Amino acid sequence: MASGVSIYDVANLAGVSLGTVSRVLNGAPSVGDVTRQKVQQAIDTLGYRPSTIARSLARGATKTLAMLVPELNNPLFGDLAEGAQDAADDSDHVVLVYGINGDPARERRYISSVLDRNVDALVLVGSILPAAELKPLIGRLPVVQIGRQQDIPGSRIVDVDHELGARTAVQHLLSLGHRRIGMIEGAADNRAVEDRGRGFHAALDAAGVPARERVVVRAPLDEAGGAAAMEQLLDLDARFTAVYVVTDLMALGAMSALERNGVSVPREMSVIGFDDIRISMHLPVPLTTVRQPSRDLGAAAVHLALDGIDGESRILPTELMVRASTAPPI
Amino acid sequence: MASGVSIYDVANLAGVSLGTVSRVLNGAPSVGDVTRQKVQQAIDTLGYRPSTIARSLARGATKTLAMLVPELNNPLFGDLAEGAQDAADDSDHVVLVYGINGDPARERRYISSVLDRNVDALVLVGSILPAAELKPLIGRLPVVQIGRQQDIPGSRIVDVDHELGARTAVQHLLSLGHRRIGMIEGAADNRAVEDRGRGFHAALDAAGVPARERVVVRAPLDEAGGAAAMEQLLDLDARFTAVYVVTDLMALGAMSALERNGVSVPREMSVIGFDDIRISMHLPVPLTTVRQPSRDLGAAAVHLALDGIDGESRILPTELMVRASTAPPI
DNA sequence: GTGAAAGCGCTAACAA
DNA sequence: TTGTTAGCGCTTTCAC
Repeated sequence: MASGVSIYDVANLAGVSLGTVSRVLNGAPSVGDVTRQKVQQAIDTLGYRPSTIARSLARGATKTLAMLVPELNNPLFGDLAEGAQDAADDSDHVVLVYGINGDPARERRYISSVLDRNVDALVLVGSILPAAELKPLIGRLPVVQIGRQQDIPGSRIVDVDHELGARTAVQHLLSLGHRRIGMIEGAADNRAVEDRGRGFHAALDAAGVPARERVVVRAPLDEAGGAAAMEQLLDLDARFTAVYVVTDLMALGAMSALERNGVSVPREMSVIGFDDIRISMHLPVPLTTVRQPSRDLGAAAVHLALDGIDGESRILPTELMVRASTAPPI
Repeated sequence: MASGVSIYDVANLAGVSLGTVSRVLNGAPSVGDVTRQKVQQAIDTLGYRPSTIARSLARGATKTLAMLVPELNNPLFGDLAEGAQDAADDSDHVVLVYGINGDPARERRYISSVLDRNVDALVLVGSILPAAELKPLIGRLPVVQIGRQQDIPGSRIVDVDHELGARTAVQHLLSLGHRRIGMIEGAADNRAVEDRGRGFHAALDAAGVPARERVVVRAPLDEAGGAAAMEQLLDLDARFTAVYVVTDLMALGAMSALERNGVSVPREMSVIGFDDIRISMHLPVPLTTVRQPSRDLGAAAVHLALDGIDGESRILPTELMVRASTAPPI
């Protein structure tokens, strides 16, 4: 159906057998030069294109990976996806990207669907399914997680050291002279985000800042969550001079809450985020943040899926991006 | 391979023929109740799942759509993709989303790839290929464009009225009392964006604002483009009090340029955008903008692909979202 | 170096 | 209502 012409037509026109056409298609060495010519000729004149489907069925492999992300309209996951597609492209694979949108039923459905499609590997980003449901996948196909969200023995992992990144962020704040520091933490059941919270406390512990000088609030992982959390923090009247926010999107929300409350960034309040999504450097007050190499993470996931082994993991470095949203306290 | 068990095993266990199993799989009416029971039984105990690939090959249809977008890390396109996946999900289809990233070779490659995969339809968003390359697709499979980017007779179209939306935006500015208004236009070869420019002039013409009172600058369709354009505009010293920017992402850039230059929004300068991407309402100064119903556009594209006819088109309404970035001039 | 034929897992006539 | 048998378009032994 692809275009109506099949390998059979090519064989006919070239006056050879099916097998021979298949051989030149796959670059088999054992084909005579003249034969190869003839076949190629026929392929060109007919405009023949091999059917991926038939090929997949015959071969048992699809050269296709599936990638499940929380949401497609979040630039962070868009970057992961682009990195993955880029890398896949290089090795002649294709990656199917699906947005889960917080619906476990949907994630379940998508997983079934891609399994039925015989994808060669599965890349999970922040899965919201119980680990028990995911475990049976191991062994059937390579599963790589971006972020160590689930405990799945045998899954391959690509990640950054979130706790370390968080510590870097807080140390930056400390080095500017801040001491009373707030944190807007993530309310989701998300390991990466929890580590980012842990790092906050670790850095402050190391600096000898007592727990009572820390003001922490939890909120959903989006702009509105960040904004609401900032309002809460402000209501506490805790006189902190800087706030560390566990994702850039939440930091964006926090900054708008600050603006609404007439608190100037960074003069009266320093804000630091985590992720370095595409817009962060373009905000009215460019956001200081801990950069995750998102595209690289996506690419690494593909590499690990294709060439890695079960249980293998790869940790990529974060980088502190100092911009205008942080400054010494007044 | 899917899980090792094939329709053949089910037939065996149930003690029926291949065909019968296929029939219950496809819900054919002509199957005895007891037989159906037995087969279902066998399916369950074996954990059998039909192979999508084999099915596609046999049926000649894949229940799969492909969607090509400019970039995956742009929330606008993420929304389109989510809308599409949502709608596809409802009719048991699947949509493969690919990011082109401005590389025509890549778009070409992806198109070939999905054709070889026998997708049932193709959704194009802002294709950068010459129309001549796209035309041959019509007739082979349904092609729907989101945005009338290319002249492809027979392509199906989902869009908003960009010019009308632009006029709405400018009228809003006029109604606030602005008269000297700037525009940051898109430098890309993009029809939607051109219409957004046209609407600006139309609205001003209608209001009797002479052309010399309009100050217009062109820039790339991203944050940096918007920022650079705003700097240019400021250098012109044209004493305009409001600026209309053809995309929200560019408007974001423009706002940060304003901030950098100490120009306060909306007090000294009103800013209005177009798109209403997810972050716009969460910016420190929430952006007034013309909302495109992105998810609906994506969904409509899928519906048109599945149930539409060639040449059909569907125009969705825009909506003015008045927020804090616009105010009367001082 | 090349052809013949089986088989990948399924659907869809066609019979019975 | 059910079984049988061609295919779908390709790959891959196994001979020659």
